[in-house]
Amino acid sequence: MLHVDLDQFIAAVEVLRRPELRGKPVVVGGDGDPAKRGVVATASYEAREFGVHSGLPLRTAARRCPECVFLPVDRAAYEAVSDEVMRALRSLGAVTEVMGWDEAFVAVNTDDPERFAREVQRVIKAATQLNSTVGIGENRLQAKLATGLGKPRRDGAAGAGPAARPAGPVPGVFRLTHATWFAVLGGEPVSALWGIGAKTAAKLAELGISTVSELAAADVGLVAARFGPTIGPWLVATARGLDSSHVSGEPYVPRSRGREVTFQQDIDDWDRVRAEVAQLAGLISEDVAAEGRPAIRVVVKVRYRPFFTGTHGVPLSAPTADRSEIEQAALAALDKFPDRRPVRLLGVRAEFAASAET
DNA sequence: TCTGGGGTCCTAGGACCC
DNA sequence: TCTGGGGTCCTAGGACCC
Repeated sequence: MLHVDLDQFIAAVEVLRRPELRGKPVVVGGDGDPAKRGVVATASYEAREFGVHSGLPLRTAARRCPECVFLPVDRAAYEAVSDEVMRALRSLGAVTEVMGWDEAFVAVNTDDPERFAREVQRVIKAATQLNSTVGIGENRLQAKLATGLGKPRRDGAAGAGPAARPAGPVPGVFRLTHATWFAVLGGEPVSALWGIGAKTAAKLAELGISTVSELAAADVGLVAARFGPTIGPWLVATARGLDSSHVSGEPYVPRSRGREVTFQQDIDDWDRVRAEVAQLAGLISEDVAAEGRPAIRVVVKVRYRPFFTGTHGVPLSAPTADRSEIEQAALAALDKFPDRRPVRLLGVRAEFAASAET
């Protein structure tokens, strides 16, 4: 299995249409104004040297890197390029599962996966001029983690950072197998694994488990007692490099569609809060109509000052894409919030019926 | 100098039924 | 007069990912 991930995708797309930005520290996030509320979506490798990275507040990024070029997020542009990338990938004829704008899994039967990986990189580059990294594994988990290990530390200008990784024979391609799993990852913190974040890592640490090897060797019953009968065994299997999930070429069917806004100034007038929710609900009803499947439930999210978030939902009496019904349901969900404190963010999400068709 | 926006999946607990 | 054990469905929240 292969995992394909484009290098600094969003920043690279911006550089493509503004070549004068090449080689400069570029930061994409929010509406491009680093004085406003927002976070970094992507930082170019040059910007990363200033300590700017995804998720960093834009204001902090501007302080760390005053000379960075700040650009607004342009979803439509990234979607268009992403479509080209995925079309190029699919042209290779293998089962392809898109995982986001800049990522996909590819399942292929071949004696020479490295050669296939180079072919993947070649068709993507030919179609879009973009560079990508390819991970190879015996399952999706291994392929996904291999990609991270194959990433360039700096952009491919010279290709050779100071003695980078145990880089494979092919630059931008890295392979993991059951045989090499522990040698490469055994000593890494559990948070290096896909699906284990800071919270889970902290809970594992309470059990005396910090590294991949320790988690792999842990008592499954003990971990399950802490994390539940599904996640517990999954955690241990993941640490062992095991993953039985398959790559699906089926078209993506969304479970929900939502929109949310963070306001530049917190709103304390609840008449305005209601009006904003109604407006979001209107947009969502258009998204639902465009999806061509009715919604069955509407969920409203409220983030209060300073940063406490709650959600409340309301089922629709019947599946619908009707604007006023969705709006009414959103307002009913909003009414479930007892607090009338100042609001930082509002969100509305419509859920679709679990699709039983195929 | 605080902490985006778009999602998915799992869990815990309450309601309700037999 | 105080109390069982299943099971299912729903909701809110947690955690994670891109």
